[in-house]
Amino acid sequence: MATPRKTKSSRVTLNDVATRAKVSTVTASRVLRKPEMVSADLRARVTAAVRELAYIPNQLASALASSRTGRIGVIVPSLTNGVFNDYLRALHDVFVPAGFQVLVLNSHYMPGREEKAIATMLGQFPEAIILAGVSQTPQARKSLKQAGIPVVQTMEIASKPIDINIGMSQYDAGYAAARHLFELGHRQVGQISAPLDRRARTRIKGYLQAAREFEAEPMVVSVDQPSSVPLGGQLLIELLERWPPVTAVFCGNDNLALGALFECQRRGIAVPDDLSIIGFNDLEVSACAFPSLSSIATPRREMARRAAEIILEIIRGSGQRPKQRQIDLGFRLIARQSTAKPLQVD
Amino acid sequence: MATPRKTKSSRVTLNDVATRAKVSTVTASRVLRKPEMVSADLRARVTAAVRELAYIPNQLASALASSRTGRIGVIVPSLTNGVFNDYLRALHDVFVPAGFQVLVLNSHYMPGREEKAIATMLGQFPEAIILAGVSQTPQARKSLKQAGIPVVQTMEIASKPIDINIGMSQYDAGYAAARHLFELGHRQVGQISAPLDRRARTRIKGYLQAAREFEAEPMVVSVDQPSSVPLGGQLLIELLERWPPVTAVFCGNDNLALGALFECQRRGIAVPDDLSIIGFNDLEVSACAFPSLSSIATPRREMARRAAEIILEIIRGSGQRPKQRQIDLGFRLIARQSTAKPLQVD
DNA sequence: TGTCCAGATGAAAGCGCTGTCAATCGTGTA
DNA sequence: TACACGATTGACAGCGCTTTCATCTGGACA
Repeated sequence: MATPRKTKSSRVTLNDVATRAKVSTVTASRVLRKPEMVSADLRARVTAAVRELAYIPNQLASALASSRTGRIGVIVPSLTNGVFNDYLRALHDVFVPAGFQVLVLNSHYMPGREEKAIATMLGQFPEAIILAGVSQTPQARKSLKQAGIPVVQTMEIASKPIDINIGMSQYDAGYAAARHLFELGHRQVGQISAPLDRRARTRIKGYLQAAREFEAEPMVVSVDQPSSVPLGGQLLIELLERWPPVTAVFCGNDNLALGALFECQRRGIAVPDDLSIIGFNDLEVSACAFPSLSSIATPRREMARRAAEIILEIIRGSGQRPKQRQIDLGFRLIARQSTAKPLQVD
Repeated sequence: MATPRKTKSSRVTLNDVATRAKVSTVTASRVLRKPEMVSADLRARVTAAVRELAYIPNQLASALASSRTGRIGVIVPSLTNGVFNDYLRALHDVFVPAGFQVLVLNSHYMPGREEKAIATMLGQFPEAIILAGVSQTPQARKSLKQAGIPVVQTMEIASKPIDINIGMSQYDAGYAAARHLFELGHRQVGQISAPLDRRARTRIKGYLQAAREFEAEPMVVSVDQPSSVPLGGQLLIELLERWPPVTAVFCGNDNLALGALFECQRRGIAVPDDLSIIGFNDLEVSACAFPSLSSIATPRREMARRAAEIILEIIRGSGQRPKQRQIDLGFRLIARQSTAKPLQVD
């Protein structure tokens, strides 16, 4: 045959191990999963055979037979955004020691792709799914419910959680960032963001509310592109062109804030004297920039950790959901050097 | 039974679809995989049944039966480093459209964890493995060879490739970065890096060679910590304390360079007038920093893309390896504002 | 009109593992 | 000495899918 199939013999199976150890397949299987059920004698023989044959268990077969895949599905909207690095790391830190594997899919901030990612994920039969965000398509919500596994929505508070929800109010956080600038005395406060991210849009609403309260003109500049450091510079330029008197800017996230800061340096705009800048998320770089960037610290690691812990509890506790199915973890305003009172309060 | 097993009925199987469409399981299977083999009539019936039942194929069973998992295993040493974002994205861009799934594991720059990651990966039976780096443990090399799947080592040139190798010379690149500074006239050239990364260590060797050629004193400061922006600042402080006359610094990567830049701004050290800075990797942020950061542009996207393409060729071409099993993709020196001639050539 | 063949369909046999339950063994008890 | 019991061990039947190969069509062709 020209068919390039793997030769059977190349793969060492549990059966090969069993044969070599002169035990049944079941016993060999048990040595690997529940060694205490097997006598020391046989256990030693099997262990030796495993080593000698360099046996690697076929997780596919194992998962199929036991209907336990040991997988947790995670869907995030971006991998470049530092936020999700922290988030994913926190998930790994809980799941990996617990013997689970974390499968990550990227939705690129597009609801359509998220729906597809959820379908793909479900085809892998994960034992639980964690979503960054709460705005799934109706179709996706339906599939998720139908899957009958724990589903945790994170990063925001959902009005109608699918199952479990651990988040924070993006609206309140956006409001808090804007309010910080208004309270310092700024009245010409701009907002720049990359609103592909729905959460960034929610934060803008918080900003708009603050502007309303302080009777300030809303000045929003945004462009439907993935957020990045250079983009922050571009958006700042546009903001300054459209509203030259602006004295403060709330950036949709810290990358944009960093780009805006660099652009200020390039143009000789003093931060915070000529322009106050506040970002969002409090990435590691924000604290060490010069001037250090004010930001809103989001509990992304805590959200991930809590989500993971709750899932483990549910899986181990035969599907029982915790009493509290929705948790708000809040946020913190971190005021640093990049925000200050405006020089002249005109 | 108290056993919390999934109820059989909850999962829709291919069999259910077939029954509903009044065809055999095989036909249903074919409609999903090779629709052109099935008549339009039956195809329509099966498609309808799939939709009505919201059938999700069980990839586990599929993979087990066909011994084609549709998975590509990738092991990278870090996810926080922007380099690997670009790298992974490039891999996705080739593999996902080709119908493959990319599984990523993180070795955290530790050979031991890489070995473990490779074992874990092999248990998933990927159809190929891509490694970022060439320094696998002997045990890992053995398992990889034994797996009988395409293995591509990337990011560096290997002296003894396991299978395929697509890389660049980290030594030459380090040398080029250092030489750039020496050629500008600097003689007090420092080097800072986080040498958990073996490649960073290789670059240091390139730097040392350049220092030797220009008869300059080597000034290396490093600390075994994961690289980060803040760390760049700390290392710069240490460098300046140990060698105050330093007029230029080669940073092990762009994050360190950025941290060093911020630290200079904080201390009123003018870049490049008082201190020239060159980074490594040419991350997106480097071009838009102020002053913009000189760097070495590494072909990480190209390495990933080539690796992916070669793998697809091998898989589709019944395992035939290409003629050229080792490719050097080179690098480029990008001189920007952060490097210039020293003010006084003492 | 009969033969042959390509195309379409289905039956059966696993892929490598685990869950279930029956069989076996040695030991303590009556 | 007979019997029960817990601890080990193994035989068997799938998990849900694909592969292989046999079967069955309906023309094309002689």
